[in-house]
Amino acid sequence: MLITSSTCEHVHDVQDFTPQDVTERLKTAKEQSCMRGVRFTLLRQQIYTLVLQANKPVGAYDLITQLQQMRLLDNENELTGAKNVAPPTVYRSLEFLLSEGLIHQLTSINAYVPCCHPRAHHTAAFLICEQCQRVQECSSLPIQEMMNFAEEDIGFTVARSVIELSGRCQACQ
Amino acid sequence: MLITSSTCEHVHDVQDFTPQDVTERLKTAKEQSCMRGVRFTLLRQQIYTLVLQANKPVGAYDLITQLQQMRLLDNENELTGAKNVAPPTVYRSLEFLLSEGLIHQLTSINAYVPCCHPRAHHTAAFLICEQCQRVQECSSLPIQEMMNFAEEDIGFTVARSVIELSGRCQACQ
DNA sequence: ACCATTATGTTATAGTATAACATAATTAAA
DNA sequence: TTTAATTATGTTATACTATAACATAATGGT
Repeated sequence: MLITSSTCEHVHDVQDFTPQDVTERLKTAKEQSCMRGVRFTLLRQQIYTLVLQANKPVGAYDLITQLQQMRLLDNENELTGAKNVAPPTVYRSLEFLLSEGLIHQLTSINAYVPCCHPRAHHTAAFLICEQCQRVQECSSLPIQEMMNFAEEDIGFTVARSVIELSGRCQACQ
Repeated sequence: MLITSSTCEHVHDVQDFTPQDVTERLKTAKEQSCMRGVRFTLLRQQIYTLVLQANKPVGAYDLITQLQQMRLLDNENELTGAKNVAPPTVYRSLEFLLSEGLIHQLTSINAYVPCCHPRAHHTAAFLICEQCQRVQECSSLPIQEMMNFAEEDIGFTVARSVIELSGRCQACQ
């Protein structure tokens, strides 16, 4: 399903989704949303799809542009729906996708990537390649150790984490 | 000199500087700048001082406001210097202070704190208390392990790191 | 069919940061 | 010590990111 660029189990590329992968992700997300009693609306599906299809982290305003174009194309055939896409439209959907654990926010570059293994809220680190723009999500031991260190040794209760390392991935060395 | 809130050696509060501490920091910074052949100008000193004196992370626009007020007061006596403080003025000085390792940027909250142990570029994690606004800087083992993991196990060369954990510090539990 | 809830549209604006160019201050060289 | 080169700051404008506030529409339960 997902191509991993490392032998390490808990490190995943968050890009390179095939069209099949995208379809599968959408289906799974629909099911899980249904079970959780939340609405996985068309808009949210569209934005999730755009994030999945991108081969690099996407910014909110990139999504606005893309969504705008989609709507213009649709209207040529159907003349339905709104024409303008304003920031709140995508920010709200992004917030939904974040809360459902379907995507992650990369705070250091103001962009969003799919979660490589959607599930309940979890801590992860991200390796952001400045050359090829690819991102690896990493939830393995050292991250957990760091969280334990904060919680146990320092007595700090972590509510939210931003762990983002920028540099060069193995392939780009 | 610095009050550490933990028994751990490599964890430091980055606030609670006494006026004496501030003076000492400024003196050290001047000396080091001189040695490095860079100019620790009045503006840079002022902004560094404001960051040191704050008891919480300060935003760029906070600094603009404070600097503006300082200049207005000065002009009542002297009528010298510029009256307006525009963003580039403080952003450039912040960049200088960052490059000299005198301050750190907290990307997740768009703010700046003094470096607890100014020295050449180093990786650190930050524990940001959402209750009392205090920040602890942490350069101890688990952070190093995580960097090693990225570099050695994944083959990712880290150029820049953002490691920021928000939550509640021990004192605020 | 009605109401309550949730989602989206819409307008405006807040907050953060940088580009581009002009002026001033400092340093080094002639 | 004037000149030229470099570095720093001032200034104007604007780009980029994100949210507040309120109106309208869609959905789900009674």
